[in-house]
Amino acid sequence: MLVDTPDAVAPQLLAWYDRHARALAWRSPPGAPPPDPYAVWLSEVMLQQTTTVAAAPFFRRFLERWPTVEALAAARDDDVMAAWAGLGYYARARNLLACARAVTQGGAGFPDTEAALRDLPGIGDYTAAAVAAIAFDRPATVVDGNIERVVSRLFAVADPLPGAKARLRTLAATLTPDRRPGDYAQAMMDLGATICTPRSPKCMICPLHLLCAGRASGAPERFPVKAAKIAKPRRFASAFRVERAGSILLVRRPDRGLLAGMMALPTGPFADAPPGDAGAPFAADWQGRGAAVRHVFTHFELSLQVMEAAPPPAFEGGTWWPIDRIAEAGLPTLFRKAVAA
DNA sequence: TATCCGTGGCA
DNA sequence: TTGCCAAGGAT
Repeated sequence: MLVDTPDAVAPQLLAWYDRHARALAWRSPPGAPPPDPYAVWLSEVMLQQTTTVAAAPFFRRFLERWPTVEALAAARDDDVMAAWAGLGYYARARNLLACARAVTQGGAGFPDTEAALRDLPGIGDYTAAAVAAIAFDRPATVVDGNIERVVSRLFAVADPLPGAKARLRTLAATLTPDRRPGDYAQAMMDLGATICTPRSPKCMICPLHLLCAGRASGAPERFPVKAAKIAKPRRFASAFRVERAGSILLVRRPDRGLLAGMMALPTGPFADAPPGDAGAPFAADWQGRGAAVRHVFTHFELSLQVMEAAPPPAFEGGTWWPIDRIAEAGLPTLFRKAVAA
């Protein structure tokens, strides 16, 4: 490795960050006092496996509607779930509320140590370290996907992910400075997002290129090495579109599993072949409506056929939602597509 | 440890 | 079109 002097990394990186930090809604400028811990925490949860571009409008809406953690803690569950609709990974929204209520219980506010943050719902190793460093200036070792990539290149780590995670964390800890840890963490992530990118890293303008064993190897883009992935299975399901007097039938999905707790069209079983009208909310002459909707989840690809029928006169169950106000129903993207089909 | 859990942009 | 993957966490 070229990085036999880990102390050289942070000063180089911070000097670069002072000139090239991205301006983001939840961030203080380099060297400035840290932002409100509530804003840091909210942004970090939204940014879990989510791009800054996707998270930004949600962050602004949440902060405007619920300006403090106390306001969020007092919100209705359904309002928060609906406000999260479209951002994905909906367990985050449930944990967000649970965390807000835990933090406001007793009035102490956010804990200021990594260990105490780690015990809160929806806060794992990454988020605990990030909030501790960014909001409370703690020298926590922050490790996200960007930092794994940067570190794997700096040290030319040949072990494949995810097995190499522990080693990458240990190496990352050797680089973490005692001064400006929040700026340092954000600098590492900015470097990964803008220069040390997954494809075609811009080593020519990288502030760490003289320290980087991956660059010295001539093929930095082959780091981090990753284990082979399995192909996504394809699955099929039917969604049942029922209209009555300008309204459409919606249901709330179960608290666990796919799209948990979200409003949705009624669906039948997810299967290896089109299941037709199996699982329909009532017996009827169901007719396919348009082509199947394709939607890609993390671990499978779904082909969703929208089926349509008129409800029996006395049918009840679910919620009738006005079609001309469907945008306010808080549907996840899959069902927005299905309704629009 | 491995699996489950969304979405959208990009090459 | 297809695969990749982005500031991960819970179980």
